[in-house]
Amino acid sequence: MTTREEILVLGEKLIRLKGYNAFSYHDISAALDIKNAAVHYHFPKKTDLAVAILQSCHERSVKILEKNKYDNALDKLKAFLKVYADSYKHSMVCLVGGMAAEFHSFEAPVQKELKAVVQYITERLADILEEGRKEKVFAFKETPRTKALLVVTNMIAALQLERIMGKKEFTDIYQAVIKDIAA
Amino acid sequence: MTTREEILVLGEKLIRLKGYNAFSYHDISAALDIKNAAVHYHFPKKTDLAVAILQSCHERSVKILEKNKYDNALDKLKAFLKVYADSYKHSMVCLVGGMAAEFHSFEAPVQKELKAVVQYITERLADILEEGRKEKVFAFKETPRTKALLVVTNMIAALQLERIMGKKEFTDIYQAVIKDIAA
DNA sequence: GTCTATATTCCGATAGAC
DNA sequence: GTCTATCGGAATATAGAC
Repeated sequence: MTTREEILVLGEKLIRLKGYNAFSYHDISAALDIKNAAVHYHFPKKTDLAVAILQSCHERSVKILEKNKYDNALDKLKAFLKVYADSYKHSMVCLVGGMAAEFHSFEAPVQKELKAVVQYITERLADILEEGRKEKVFAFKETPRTKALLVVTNMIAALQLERIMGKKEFTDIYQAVIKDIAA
Repeated sequence: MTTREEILVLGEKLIRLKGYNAFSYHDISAALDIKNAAVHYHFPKKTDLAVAILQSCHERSVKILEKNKYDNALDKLKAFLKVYADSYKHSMVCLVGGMAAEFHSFEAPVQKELKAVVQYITERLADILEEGRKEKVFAFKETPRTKALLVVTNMIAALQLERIMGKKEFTDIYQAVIKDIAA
């Protein structure tokens, strides 16, 4: 992995653990055993780093939701939800939910990139839900878009509540969501 | 309103708009036209301010959910949900969801107080849901606790998504939640 | 591409006068 | 209870050598 990639991975981890405004370039340089200035070489401003992290998150989402092939809508949904289950394992919140809290402290390019990611994710989830309903493996009374919003908000905030309470809130919610949708 | 109260109100506003680590004592002193040192007189450390804000949020919740009297479970639920609808009007996220993102940057007393608030809220919501089901005005297949987690995560993250996307996500989710529960 | 060194700004916090 | 003044530290960021 290149230094640039290592910075991106660590930066995302730090945002999802402590928040964007709670980590510094020093946190990154110390962990990677390089100097502050080396980080600034790759990402001159912190805003540049934030934008790049969001773009890599976006690309990762595309890979999971479009590049990979799945046999049916249920497998697609499970692949979608697995992202949140993995976050849970590492006690991280999701990037979108975490950054939403600090939204108004971001510069415009970061806000724009964040918006692109969350719009992409909710639209793809709506597609999956609609497809599953046509296949008669999913059942729900809302529109696909509204149901997608309900599911994604369950996941985002489940990670946040679990972190605070730590009493299996995430697992409860995760299982309830799947059970609710499966026809 | 005393200066102390004004600081508390403004501090909460700033957390919910920009995030805890994105505002400074200067932001508060400038807005209230007092000096930095005056804020430190009331809340020596920023941690003290955070704890006090969470305590006032906790007390407000108790007032809404226990001190007030409601005719039935539906009115109680609507009073509960109204808190989130009011946040939406002022484009603020809820205190719990916002602070969850920065959880691991807080000192222990703040984490403890945050936990107390969220535990209280979810328990009272579970009570409301259980009561409504007994009255046969609510219908849901999950346990009251799990359904409470589903509803509260919908509300918390709906405010976060709305802030990012700004395309009536909150209203969609809000109405879908009520429609879903009403028997 | 990484380093040393440093500029600059800001923040949390405190001492002591009024 | 609020002020002036200031300290110490940390954060973002840059200049210039290697």
